[in-house]
Amino acid sequence: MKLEQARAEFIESWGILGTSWGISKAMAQIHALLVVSHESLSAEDVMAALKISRGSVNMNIRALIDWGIVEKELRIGERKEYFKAEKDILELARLITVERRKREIEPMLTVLNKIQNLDSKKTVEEKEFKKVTSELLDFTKKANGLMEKFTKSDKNWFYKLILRL
Amino acid sequence: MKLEQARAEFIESWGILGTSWGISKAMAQIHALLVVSHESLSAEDVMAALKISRGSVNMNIRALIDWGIVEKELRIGERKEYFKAEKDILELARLITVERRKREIEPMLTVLNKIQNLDSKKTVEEKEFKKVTSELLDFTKKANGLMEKFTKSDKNWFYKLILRL
DNA sequence: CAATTATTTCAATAATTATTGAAAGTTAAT
DNA sequence: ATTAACTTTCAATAATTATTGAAATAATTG
Repeated sequence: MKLEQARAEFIESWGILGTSWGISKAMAQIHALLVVSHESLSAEDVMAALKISRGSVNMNIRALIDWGIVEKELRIGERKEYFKAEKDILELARLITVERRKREIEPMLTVLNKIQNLDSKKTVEEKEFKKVTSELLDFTKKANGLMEKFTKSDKNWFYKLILRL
Repeated sequence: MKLEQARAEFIESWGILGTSWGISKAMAQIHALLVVSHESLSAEDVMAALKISRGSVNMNIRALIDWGIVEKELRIGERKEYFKAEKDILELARLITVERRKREIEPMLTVLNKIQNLDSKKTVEEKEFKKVTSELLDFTKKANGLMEKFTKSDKNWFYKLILRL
């Protein structure tokens, strides 16, 4: 298989995977492109490689920077900005976990906690509702703890964990 | 807090969470409704409770059944079909993990494996591309293994794991 | 088997989300 | 201070995805 083809397949499937995780195709593809690029790329490079507009490249790269998985690189003597992605997969997983925990787990915990104020003394419905939601709260807390552990531990924690199982 | 309000908040936030996981709002809300409902509901009940059309209820419930997290319930002496959701949160997590592994991890593994056929003897680009993708393959395999373990193990494996950490 | 009741389908439509591109903004060199 | 090089913004537009609702299909009953 040739490099260009392999690269194209990777970018394509990373894009598809992105969309089923609530990430736009362009964002996921830009990220994939940066991950597999040996050198950092300018906005123009990304536009040319993926055939997307300047605006979209700019917005999506900013989002990726916001997620902490892409960085600007300034080259001395050059005005243009270049971008590069985190290439260490474990570190990438860590950064993504940090973000998703913040954006998804925390709001869910807030709602579940709030819901626990339901006065469930009376009906069967109330009791069952409380039972289900408090189980979910418990599970969410545990998942949250696990994610926190993963994001705060040393680089090889995940692999060590795998080995232990 | 009152039951109706708590229930509405839960359904709402479950819906929002769903959309950031690539699941449609209606689908996630129907699921949430079934999870917090004491009794199983008919299509009509769901339509009335969430104000969505018959067609959408039908399609989304079928998708939920397809995911294995909602079941039909036939009541003797009644023509109508009733639906109920899996309420055990661990079991729910297990079923969702099974599906996502099948739909997302496996296609990714296929592509990453295929890409490994790249002949990376020559350029730096080829070598680096291979390095990144093979690391990703390795990570994905390990995550896949972990998910498989989770979905195949006994009910308390997850909690036992948490305790051990 | 005709009437009734419920379910499914799917083309049309609505809603949402992503992308474009031209204009405004910024920065740095001359 | 003007120009040139590049970046950012955002209203308009396109693309995608979800939802509707009416009609077709299927199932049940008298």
